[in-house]
Amino acid sequence: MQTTAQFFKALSEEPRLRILALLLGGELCVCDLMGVLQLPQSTISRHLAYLRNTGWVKGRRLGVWMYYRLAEMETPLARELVELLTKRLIELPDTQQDYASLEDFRRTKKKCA
Amino acid sequence: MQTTAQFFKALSEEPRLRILALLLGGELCVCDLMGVLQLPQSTISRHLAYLRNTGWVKGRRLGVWMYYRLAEMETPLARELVELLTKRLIELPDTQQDYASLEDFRRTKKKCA
DNA sequence: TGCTTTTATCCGCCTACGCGGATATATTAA
DNA sequence: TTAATATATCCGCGTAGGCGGATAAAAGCA
Repeated sequence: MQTTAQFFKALSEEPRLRILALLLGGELCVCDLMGVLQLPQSTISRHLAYLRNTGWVKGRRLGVWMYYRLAEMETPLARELVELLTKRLIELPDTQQDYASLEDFRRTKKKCA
Repeated sequence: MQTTAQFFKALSEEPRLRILALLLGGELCVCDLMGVLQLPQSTISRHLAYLRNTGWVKGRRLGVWMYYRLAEMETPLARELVELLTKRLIELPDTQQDYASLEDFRRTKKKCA
């Protein structure tokens, strides 16, 4: 139960919820997230560490870049919650906005991949 | 999005998650919750206030007692989350334990109802 | 009108964790 | 080996919110 509460706590801060919403769409590197969220790199990395420690995401290194993606969920509750977020979180205007920013960022970015 | 994060934050503390799990089974008064959670009355009331303020529960007064129940959820995300919790939270051992305690408490309680 | 019961709120204390600049580490290229 | 880039971690600071005892408010009863 403590574990379950901890699991939900990961969703309880706006930057983390936005990061997760973006990762529902697939793997992203830290600089992609910086480009979209417009937050300092240390802030992004800190939230990613939190999500890693609570079992929400996994990172893999590709050269200089760290790519993050959703982890495979361990429990039915977690798996169905991801389904739910995929269906309902993504339709929120704020999320749509972030996805649009991601498109923009990817089209115009010079460095970072 | 801020709102959504706030909504999840309600689930991010163990006592609140236990209270919600119990309320999924129907209306309860504060003293029922005290009987099950074995926490000081001020702690229970504080968490109930938090759940009230974040739109999770509603209370109604019946004489001296306040009965709390889940509120009607406003968004699809919230409604489906409640469905999910009803299915998956209730099957957790800790929740089962709390439901058993509730049974016991109700069978043996002298006052408080 | 008190007295009791139930619940809500107040209070001071304390920890978790948010923030973002500064620094350390890892990897690659020159 | 030095430099550049991407990321992680460290640091000090500030606030939200946890805790539970004490007190206040609401309701019913004698």
